[in-house]
Amino acid sequence: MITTDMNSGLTYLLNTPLLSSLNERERETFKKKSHLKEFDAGHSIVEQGDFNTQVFFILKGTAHVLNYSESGRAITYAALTDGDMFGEMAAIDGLPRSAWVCSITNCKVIYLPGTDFIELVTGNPNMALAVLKKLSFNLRLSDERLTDISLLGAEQRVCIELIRMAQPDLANPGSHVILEMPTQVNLASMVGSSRETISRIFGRLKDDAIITRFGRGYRIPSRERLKQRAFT
Amino acid sequence: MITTDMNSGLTYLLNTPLLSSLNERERETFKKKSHLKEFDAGHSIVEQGDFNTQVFFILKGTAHVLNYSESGRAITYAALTDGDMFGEMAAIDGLPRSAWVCSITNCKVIYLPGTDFIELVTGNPNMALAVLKKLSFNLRLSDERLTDISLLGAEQRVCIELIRMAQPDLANPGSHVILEMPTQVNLASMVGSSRETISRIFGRLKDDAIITRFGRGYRIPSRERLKQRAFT
DNA sequence: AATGTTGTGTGATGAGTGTCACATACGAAC
DNA sequence: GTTCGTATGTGACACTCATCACACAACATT
Repeated sequence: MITTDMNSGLTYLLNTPLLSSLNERERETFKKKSHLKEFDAGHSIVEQGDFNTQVFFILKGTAHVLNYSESGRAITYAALTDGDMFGEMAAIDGLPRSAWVCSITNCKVIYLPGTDFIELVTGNPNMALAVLKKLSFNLRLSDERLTDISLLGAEQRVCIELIRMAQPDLANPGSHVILEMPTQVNLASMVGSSRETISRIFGRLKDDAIITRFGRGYRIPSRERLKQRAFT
Repeated sequence: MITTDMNSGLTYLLNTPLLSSLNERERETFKKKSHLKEFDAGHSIVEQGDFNTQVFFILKGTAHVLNYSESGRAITYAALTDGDMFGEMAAIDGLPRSAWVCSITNCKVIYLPGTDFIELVTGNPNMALAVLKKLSFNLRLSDERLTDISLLGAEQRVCIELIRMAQPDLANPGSHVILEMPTQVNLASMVGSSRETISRIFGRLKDDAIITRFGRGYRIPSRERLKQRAFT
């Protein structure tokens, strides 16, 4: 059973933009060198400060990249889901892990030793370019968050995050939905705020009908009004 | 005169960790394709939103990477100096410039068209690795700032920034110095705070003799005490 | 039903710090 | 010297928001 999971997972991964540039031989070495592992919700897949260098690929599930302060407050850098890669920085520079990666739901991941990953990158210019693009993307995102957090208020940051998460509502053209809204605790750590503040902001947004409950998620009747609220 | 500047600058750059892996032929194309340009203090070398893709290398001078909010407040991501590269993200992903880069002092820079840069990267695995390392480094730094700014107070952030800038005092073993302290306005935008707050924090640090004036810079008698202050 | 667990709503309070206002200090140019 | 521009010190004030505290709601477990 596990092997079939592994195989279907590998074919899925190898068609991902990141790995699609690999040729047949490289695909074979990827398959040979990689391993499958499963994590229940609430476990750490990578621990900050560790010195290992495996590179991970999520087959199924969602995991958060985060850090804690001594006081216990958390900040999450990214929410990862199916097809996402993480852990490449340690493989590239050999430095200790810069953050925790924790499984939010049950997670199936495939991991590859750092040295093998580097061989793939140095052996295939297109693969190198793909990884460069991924790091660029992350860096742009990180810088954007940095400006948001230091220049905007909590409500604006929440609105921006909601805009990022909103997806078109297929059944209802024009409106958008967020089907899997993170808990307020998680959202707070994403936008660098407190749980209570998130609750109050949601209250205000609901009062003004900018968001409305929708099953276990939320509906955004007018993305424009949300945008306007974000940039006031 | 300019050509000699250009030549000495190029030999300097090509011995930099980033470019040292280039072979003779690649060095020649670098020399052929690159141009020299000089900026007076206070000019923008790169403008946010622009669609060009040149990659820049600083020969001499310091420049800041920064962004503004609509209200005019600034946040600076990085302070660049001799030998530093910038502008590689746009070359890699083709997206618009993510930030301004402004010359703080007079700056001599060498720039290379984005396509030529990409050719160097894809043609030389070690060069690719060097750029990957650079992006990783930037990403680690950016994430670190993100945690700092959302989890720590202004005084702690200032102390951490001072620690980053401090260099061993050669004349006075044990103590450290910061010879070229940025103005309070610049420091404020580096740590995400206001000029007045920086002034008050400096006042407190001076009161407690954690920093003392030293010519046009500052001396840090005990780096340990500064560290302690940063992580309280 | 009783009980726990987890997520959420909401009031009161105070610390931190951004903003405005103005004073002072320093260096450059004349 | 005088004057100007830029950098810095400092008081007053308002406002955001983290924190503490507790109540309620949803859902699972027994």
